[in-house]
Amino acid sequence: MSLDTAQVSAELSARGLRLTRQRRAVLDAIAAAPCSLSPLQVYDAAREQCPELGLTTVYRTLEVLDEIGVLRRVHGHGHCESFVPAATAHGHTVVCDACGRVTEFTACDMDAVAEAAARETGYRITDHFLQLSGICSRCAHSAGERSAG
Amino acid sequence: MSLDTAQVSAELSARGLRLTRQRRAVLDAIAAAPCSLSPLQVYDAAREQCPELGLTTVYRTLEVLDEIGVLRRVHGHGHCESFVPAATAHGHTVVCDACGRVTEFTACDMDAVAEAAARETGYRITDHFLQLSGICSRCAHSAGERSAG
DNA sequence: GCCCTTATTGCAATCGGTTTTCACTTTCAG
DNA sequence: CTGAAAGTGAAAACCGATTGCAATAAGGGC
Repeated sequence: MSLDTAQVSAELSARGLRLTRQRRAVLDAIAAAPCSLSPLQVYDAAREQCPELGLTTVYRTLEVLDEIGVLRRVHGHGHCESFVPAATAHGHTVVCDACGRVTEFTACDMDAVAEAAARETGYRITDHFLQLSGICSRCAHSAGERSAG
Repeated sequence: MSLDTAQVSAELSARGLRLTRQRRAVLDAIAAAPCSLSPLQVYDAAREQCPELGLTTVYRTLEVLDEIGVLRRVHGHGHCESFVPAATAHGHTVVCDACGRVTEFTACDMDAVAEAAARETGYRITDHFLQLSGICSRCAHSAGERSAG
Protein backbone atom coordinates (compact mmCIF):
# COMPACT_ATOMS: atom_id res chain seq x y z
CA MET A 1 0.00 0.00 0.00
CA SER A 2 0.88 3.62 -0.34
CA LEU A 3 3.93 3.89 1.87
CA ASP A 4 6.43 6.11 0.12
CA THR A 5 9.67 5.78 2.04
CA ALA A 6 11.00 9.10 0.88
CA GLN A 7 7.87 10.88 1.97
CA VAL A 8 7.84 9.18 5.33
CA SER A 9 11.46 10.09 5.79
CA ALA A 10 10.65 13.70 4.99
CA GLU A 11 7.71 13.71 7.40
CA LEU A 12 9.97 12.40 10.11
CA SER A 13 12.93 14.66 9.60
CA ALA A 14 10.61 17.64 9.41
CA ARG A 15 10.00 16.93 13.09
CA GLY A 16 13.58 16.16 13.98
CA LEU A 17 12.91 12.42 13.86
CA ARG A 18 14.83 9.79 11.96
CA LEU A 19 13.95 6.96 9.68
CA THR A 20 15.91 4.13 11.22
CA ARG A 21 16.33 0.56 10.14
CA GLN A 22 13.81 -0.50 12.79
CA ARG A 23 11.21 1.99 11.69
CA ARG A 24 11.68 0.94 8.13
CA ALA A 25 11.11 -2.66 9.12
CA VAL A 26 7.88 -1.75 10.88
CA LEU A 27 6.70 0.20 7.88
CA ASP A 28 7.55 -2.59 5.48
CA ALA A 29 5.80 -5.17 7.61
CA ILE A 30 2.60 -3.19 7.68
CA ALA A 31 2.78 -2.26 4.03
CA ALA A 32 3.26 -5.89 3.05
CA ALA A 33 0.46 -7.25 5.22
CA PRO A 34 -2.85 -8.05 3.56
CA CYS A 35 -4.71 -7.10 6.71
CA SER A 36 -4.35 -5.01 9.81
CA LEU A 37 -1.68 -6.04 12.26
CA SER A 38 -1.65 -5.86 16.01
CA PRO A 39 1.53 -4.56 17.63
CA LEU A 40 2.59 -8.12 18.34
CA GLN A 41 1.98 -9.16 14.76
CA VAL A 42 3.98 -6.20 13.55
CA TYR A 43 6.75 -7.28 15.86
CA ASP A 44 6.78 -10.82 14.48
CA ALA A 45 6.61 -9.70 10.89
CA ALA A 46 9.19 -6.96 11.16
CA ARG A 47 11.70 -9.16 12.91
CA GLU A 48 12.10 -11.21 9.78
CA GLN A 49 13.66 -8.17 8.23
CA CYS A 50 15.28 -6.80 11.35
CA PRO A 51 15.81 -9.61 13.88
CA GLU A 52 17.25 -7.42 16.61
CA LEU A 53 14.08 -5.33 16.69
CA GLY A 54 12.55 -5.01 20.14
CA LEU A 55 8.90 -4.99 21.03
CA THR A 56 9.35 -1.73 22.86
CA THR A 57 10.53 -0.11 19.67
CA VAL A 58 7.52 -1.42 17.82
CA TYR A 59 5.17 0.27 20.22
CA ARG A 60 7.10 3.51 20.08
CA THR A 61 7.33 3.38 16.32
CA LEU A 62 3.63 2.70 15.86
CA GLU A 63 2.86 5.68 18.00
CA VAL A 64 5.18 7.93 16.04
CA LEU A 65 3.93 6.74 12.69
CA ASP A 66 0.35 7.16 13.77
CA GLU A 67 1.07 10.67 14.96
CA ILE A 68 2.57 11.77 11.68
CA GLY A 69 -0.33 10.21 9.84
CA VAL A 70 1.51 7.44 8.07
CA LEU A 71 -0.43 4.69 9.79
CA ARG A 72 -4.00 4.41 10.85
CA ARG A 73 -5.38 2.70 13.90
CA VAL A 74 -8.31 0.38 13.31
CA HIS A 75 -10.37 -1.72 15.61
CA GLY A 76 -9.79 -5.05 14.06
CA HIS A 77 -10.62 -8.65 14.53
CA GLY A 78 -10.75 -8.95 18.25
CA HIS A 79 -7.78 -6.72 18.74
CA CYS A 80 -8.61 -3.35 20.10
CA GLU A 81 -5.77 -1.79 18.20
CA SER A 82 -4.39 -2.82 14.89
CA PHE A 83 -2.59 -0.79 12.31
CA VAL A 84 -2.85 -0.34 8.59
CA PRO A 85 -1.13 2.05 6.20
CA ALA A 86 -3.00 5.31 6.03
CA ALA A 87 -4.45 5.64 2.57
CA THR A 88 -4.61 8.75 0.54
CA ALA A 89 -7.70 10.48 1.79
CA HIS A 90 -10.13 10.38 4.63
CA GLY A 91 -11.50 6.89 4.38
CA HIS A 92 -13.04 4.12 6.34
CA THR A 93 -12.25 0.48 6.54
CA VAL A 94 -14.01 -2.74 5.77
CA VAL A 95 -12.70 -5.78 7.55
CA CYS A 96 -13.18 -9.25 6.16
CA ASP A 97 -14.52 -11.55 8.83
CA ALA A 98 -13.01 -14.54 7.11
CA CYS A 99 -9.42 -13.54 6.41
CA GLY A 100 -8.96 -10.27 8.25
CA ARG A 101 -8.13 -8.34 5.11
CA VAL A 102 -8.69 -4.63 5.45
CA THR A 103 -9.84 -2.50 2.57
CA GLU A 104 -10.47 1.19 2.62
CA PHE A 105 -13.36 2.86 0.95
CA THR A 106 -14.08 6.49 0.41
CA ALA A 107 -17.75 6.46 -0.45
CA CYS A 108 -18.64 7.88 2.90
CA ASP A 109 -21.83 9.83 2.90
CA MET A 110 -21.90 10.17 6.62
CA ASP A 111 -23.09 13.73 6.49
CA ALA A 112 -26.68 12.64 6.19
CA VAL A 113 -26.35 10.17 9.04
CA ALA A 114 -24.53 12.67 11.20
CA GLU A 115 -27.14 15.29 10.53
CA ALA A 116 -29.97 12.94 11.39
CA ALA A 117 -28.21 11.93 14.57
CA ALA A 118 -27.63 15.55 15.49
CA ARG A 119 -31.32 16.29 15.01
CA GLU A 120 -32.30 13.35 17.13
CA THR A 121 -29.86 13.79 19.98
CA GLY A 122 -29.05 17.48 20.08
CA TYR A 123 -25.33 16.75 19.85
CA ARG A 124 -23.02 18.74 17.68
CA ILE A 125 -21.36 15.91 15.79
CA THR A 126 -17.66 16.46 15.26
CA ASP A 127 -16.30 13.06 14.41
CA HIS A 128 -17.34 9.59 13.53
CA PHE A 129 -15.89 6.14 13.68
CA LEU A 130 -17.29 3.78 11.13
CA GLN A 131 -16.08 0.33 10.41
CA LEU A 132 -17.85 -2.16 8.24
CA SER A 133 -17.27 -5.85 8.25
CA GLY A 134 -18.24 -8.57 5.85
CA ILE A 135 -16.74 -11.00 3.41
CA CYS A 136 -14.20 -9.90 0.85
CA SER A 137 -14.63 -11.00 -2.73
CA ARG A 138 -11.71 -13.41 -2.53
CA CYS A 139 -13.15 -15.23 0.47
CA ALA A 140 -16.61 -15.17 -1.11
CA HIS A 141 -15.18 -16.83 -4.20
CA SER A 142 -13.27 -19.53 -2.38
CA ALA A 143 -16.27 -20.26 -0.21
CA GLY A 144 -18.43 -20.47 -3.32
CA GLU A 145 -16.01 -22.83 -4.98
CA ARG A 146 -15.85 -24.97 -1.90
CA SER A 147 -19.60 -25.27 -1.50
CA ALA A 148 -20.12 -25.69 -5.23
CA GLY A 149 -17.36 -28.24 -5.77
CA MET B 1 -32.05 4.67 31.81
CA SER B 2 -34.45 1.96 30.85
CA LEU B 3 -33.40 -0.82 33.17
CA ASP B 4 -36.52 -2.49 34.41
CA THR B 5 -35.46 -4.80 37.21
CA ALA B 6 -38.43 -7.07 36.83
CA GLN B 7 -37.80 -7.50 33.16
CA VAL B 8 -34.11 -8.17 33.69
CA SER B 9 -34.99 -10.70 36.32
CA ALA B 10 -37.32 -12.41 33.90
CA GLU B 11 -34.71 -12.42 31.16
CA LEU B 12 -32.27 -14.02 33.53
CA SER B 13 -34.51 -16.66 34.99
CA ALA B 14 -35.70 -17.60 31.53
CA ARG B 15 -32.15 -18.84 31.05
CA GLY B 16 -31.77 -20.41 34.45
CA LEU B 17 -29.82 -17.42 35.72
CA ARG B 18 -30.43 -15.45 38.84
CA LEU B 19 -30.70 -11.81 39.74
CA THR B 20 -28.35 -11.52 42.66
CA ARG B 21 -27.46 -8.61 44.86
CA GLN B 22 -24.20 -8.20 42.96
CA ARG B 23 -25.85 -8.16 39.57
CA ARG B 24 -28.36 -5.66 40.81
CA ALA B 25 -25.53 -3.44 42.00
CA VAL B 26 -23.86 -3.61 38.60
CA LEU B 27 -27.11 -2.79 36.87
CA ASP B 28 -27.83 0.12 39.17
CA ALA B 29 -24.37 1.53 38.74
CA ILE B 30 -24.63 1.54 34.99
CA ALA B 31 -28.18 2.83 34.99
CA ALA B 32 -27.21 5.71 37.26
CA ALA B 33 -24.12 6.71 35.33
CA PRO B 34 -24.41 9.66 32.95
CA CYS B 35 -21.90 8.07 30.62
CA SER B 36 -20.47 4.74 29.67
CA LEU B 37 -18.47 2.91 32.30
CA SER B 38 -15.47 0.71 31.93
CA PRO B 39 -15.48 -2.54 33.91
CA LEU B 40 -13.25 -0.95 36.50
CA GLN B 41 -15.52 2.06 36.79
CA VAL B 42 -18.50 -0.23 37.17
CA TYR B 43 -16.61 -2.00 39.91
CA ASP B 44 -15.93 1.20 41.78
CA ALA B 45 -19.46 2.51 41.40
CA ALA B 46 -21.21 -0.72 42.28
CA ARG B 47 -19.14 -1.29 45.38
CA GLU B 48 -20.75 1.71 47.00
CA GLN B 49 -23.95 -0.26 47.00
CA CYS B 50 -22.41 -3.68 47.44
CA PRO B 51 -18.97 -3.35 49.07
CA GLU B 52 -18.16 -7.03 49.01
CA LEU B 53 -18.49 -7.12 45.23
CA GLY B 54 -15.47 -8.58 43.48
CA LEU B 55 -13.97 -7.45 40.23
CA THR B 56 -14.24 -10.94 38.84
CA THR B 57 -17.95 -10.82 39.34
CA VAL B 58 -18.18 -7.52 37.54
CA TYR B 59 -16.54 -8.98 34.46
CA ARG B 60 -18.75 -12.05 34.52
CA THR B 61 -21.85 -9.98 35.13
CA LEU B 62 -21.11 -7.59 32.31
CA GLU B 63 -20.71 -10.51 29.98
CA VAL B 64 -23.99 -12.05 31.06
CA LEU B 65 -25.90 -8.79 30.84
CA ASP B 66 -24.47 -8.09 27.43
CA GLU B 67 -25.44 -11.53 26.26
CA ILE B 68 -29.05 -11.16 27.28
CA GLY B 69 -29.15 -7.73 25.70
CA VAL B 70 -29.58 -5.66 28.80
CA LEU B 71 -26.32 -3.83 28.32
CA ARG B 72 -24.52 -2.64 25.28
CA ARG B 73 -20.80 -2.49 24.67
CA VAL B 74 -19.47 0.78 23.33
CA HIS B 75 -16.03 1.96 22.45
CA GLY B 76 -15.76 4.88 24.71
CA HIS B 77 -13.42 7.57 25.81
CA GLY B 78 -10.09 5.85 25.56
CA HIS B 79 -11.42 2.60 26.90
CA CYS B 80 -11.79 -0.13 24.38
CA GLU B 81 -14.81 -1.49 26.18
CA SER B 82 -17.35 0.42 28.15
CA PHE B 83 -20.93 -0.39 28.92
CA VAL B 84 -24.20 1.45 28.78
CA PRO B 85 -27.79 0.33 29.29
CA ALA B 86 -29.19 -1.05 26.08
CA ALA B 87 -31.95 1.16 24.77
CA THR B 88 -35.05 0.06 23.03
CA ALA B 89 -34.00 -0.92 19.55
CA HIS B 90 -31.06 -1.35 17.27
CA GLY B 91 -29.25 1.89 17.67
CA HIS B 92 -25.90 3.54 17.59
CA THR B 93 -24.21 5.75 20.07
CA VAL B 94 -22.95 9.28 20.19
CA VAL B 95 -20.28 9.99 22.75
CA CYS B 96 -19.73 13.46 24.10
CA ASP B 97 -16.07 14.34 23.91
CA ALA B 98 -16.41 16.75 26.76
CA CYS B 99 -18.27 14.82 29.45
CA GLY B 100 -18.36 11.26 28.16
CA ARG B 101 -22.15 11.13 28.11
CA VAL B 102 -23.48 8.46 25.79
CA THR B 103 -26.70 8.91 23.88
CA GLU B 104 -28.28 6.47 21.51
CA PHE B 105 -29.84 7.37 18.24
CA THR B 106 -31.82 5.29 15.84
CA ALA B 107 -31.71 7.38 12.67
CA CYS B 108 -29.30 5.00 11.05
CA ASP B 109 -29.54 4.87 7.32
CA MET B 110 -26.46 2.78 6.93
CA ASP B 111 -27.90 0.80 4.08
CA ALA B 112 -26.89 3.44 1.58
CA VAL B 113 -23.40 3.69 2.99
CA ALA B 114 -23.01 -0.06 3.12
CA GLU B 115 -24.20 -0.42 -0.41
CA ALA B 116 -21.80 2.21 -1.66
CA ALA B 117 -18.96 0.55 0.20
CA ALA B 118 -19.89 -2.82 -1.23
CA ARG B 119 -19.85 -1.40 -4.73
CA GLU B 120 -16.49 0.18 -4.17
CA THR B 121 -14.73 -2.69 -2.45
CA GLY B 122 -16.47 -5.83 -3.65
CA TYR B 123 -17.14 -6.91 -0.10
CA ARG B 124 -20.42 -8.39 0.96
CA ILE B 125 -21.15 -6.18 3.95
CA THR B 126 -22.66 -8.05 6.86
CA ASP B 127 -22.18 -5.78 9.81
CA HIS B 128 -21.21 -2.31 10.79
CA PHE B 129 -19.91 -0.50 13.79
CA LEU B 130 -20.74 3.16 13.88
CA GLN B 131 -20.03 5.53 16.65
CA LEU B 132 -20.30 9.27 16.45
CA SER B 133 -18.68 11.70 18.77
CA GLY B 134 -19.23 15.34 19.39
CA ILE B 135 -20.47 17.73 22.00
CA CYS B 136 -23.73 17.14 23.81
CA SER B 137 -26.15 20.00 24.17
CA ARG B 138 -25.46 20.39 27.86
CA CYS B 139 -21.73 20.78 27.32
CA ALA B 140 -22.33 23.05 24.36
CA HIS B 141 -24.46 25.28 26.57
CA SER B 142 -22.00 25.49 29.42
CA ALA B 143 -19.16 26.16 27.01
CA GLY B 144 -21.18 28.89 25.37
CA GLU B 145 -21.97 30.49 28.72
CA ARG B 146 -18.33 30.35 29.69
CA SER B 147 -17.05 31.98 26.52
CA ALA B 148 -19.90 34.47 26.45
CA GLY B 149 -19.70 35.44 30.11
C1' DG C 1 -39.06 -24.29 57.12
C1' DC C 2 -35.48 -27.85 55.29
C1' DC C 3 -32.80 -30.18 51.79
C1' DC C 4 -30.64 -30.51 47.55
C1' DT C 5 -28.96 -29.02 43.29
C1' DT C 6 -26.76 -25.66 40.85
C1' DA C 7 -25.67 -20.99 39.88
C1' DT C 8 -22.78 -17.59 41.79
C1' DT C 9 -19.22 -15.51 44.20
C1' DG C 10 -14.54 -13.79 46.01
C1' DC C 11 -9.91 -14.59 46.54
C1' DA C 12 -5.57 -15.38 44.89
C1' DA C 13 -2.79 -16.70 41.30
C1' DT C 14 -1.91 -16.05 36.67
C1' DC C 15 -1.69 -14.29 32.13
C1' DG C 16 -0.68 -11.19 28.35
C1' DG C 17 -0.26 -6.92 26.39
C1' DT C 18 1.61 -2.29 27.27
C1' DT C 19 4.63 1.05 29.45
C1' DT C 20 8.58 2.53 31.93
C1' DT C 21 13.42 2.54 33.29
C1' DC C 22 17.97 2.86 32.13
C1' DA C 23 22.32 2.21 30.21
C1' DC C 24 24.09 1.84 25.63
C1' DT C 25 24.19 2.99 20.57
C1' DT C 26 23.47 5.68 16.54
C1' DT C 27 22.93 9.82 14.05
C1' DC C 28 24.00 14.37 12.83
C1' DA C 29 25.83 19.11 13.19
C1' DG C 30 29.78 21.70 14.13
C1' DC D 1 36.59 14.06 16.41
C1' DT D 2 33.22 15.73 19.86
C1' DG D 3 28.98 16.73 22.00
C1' DA D 4 24.00 16.74 22.03
C1' DA D 5 19.96 14.54 21.08
C1' DA D 6 17.30 10.78 19.06
C1' DG D 7 16.80 5.99 19.23
C1' DT D 8 17.25 1.36 20.95
C1' DG D 9 16.75 -3.29 23.58
C1' DA D 10 16.41 -5.96 27.78
C1' DA D 11 14.32 -6.34 31.96
C1' DA D 12 11.14 -4.86 35.23
C1' DA D 13 6.98 -2.83 36.40
C1' DC D 14 2.25 -2.16 35.51
C1' DC D 15 -2.43 -3.11 34.90
C1' DG D 16 -6.52 -4.86 33.19
C1' DA D 17 -8.54 -9.39 32.19
C1' DT D 18 -8.95 -14.34 33.06
C1' DT D 19 -8.86 -18.73 35.50
C1' DG D 20 -9.08 -22.29 39.27
C1' DC D 21 -11.17 -23.41 43.22
C1' DA D 22 -13.42 -23.77 47.56
C1' DA D 23 -17.16 -21.40 49.89
C1' DT D 24 -21.72 -19.38 49.50
C1' DA D 25 -26.39 -18.30 48.27
C1' DA D 26 -30.65 -18.81 45.47
C1' DG D 27 -34.67 -21.32 44.12
C1' DG D 28 -37.48 -25.64 43.51
C1' DG D 29 -39.46 -29.63 45.68
C1' DC D 30 -41.18 -31.32 49.73
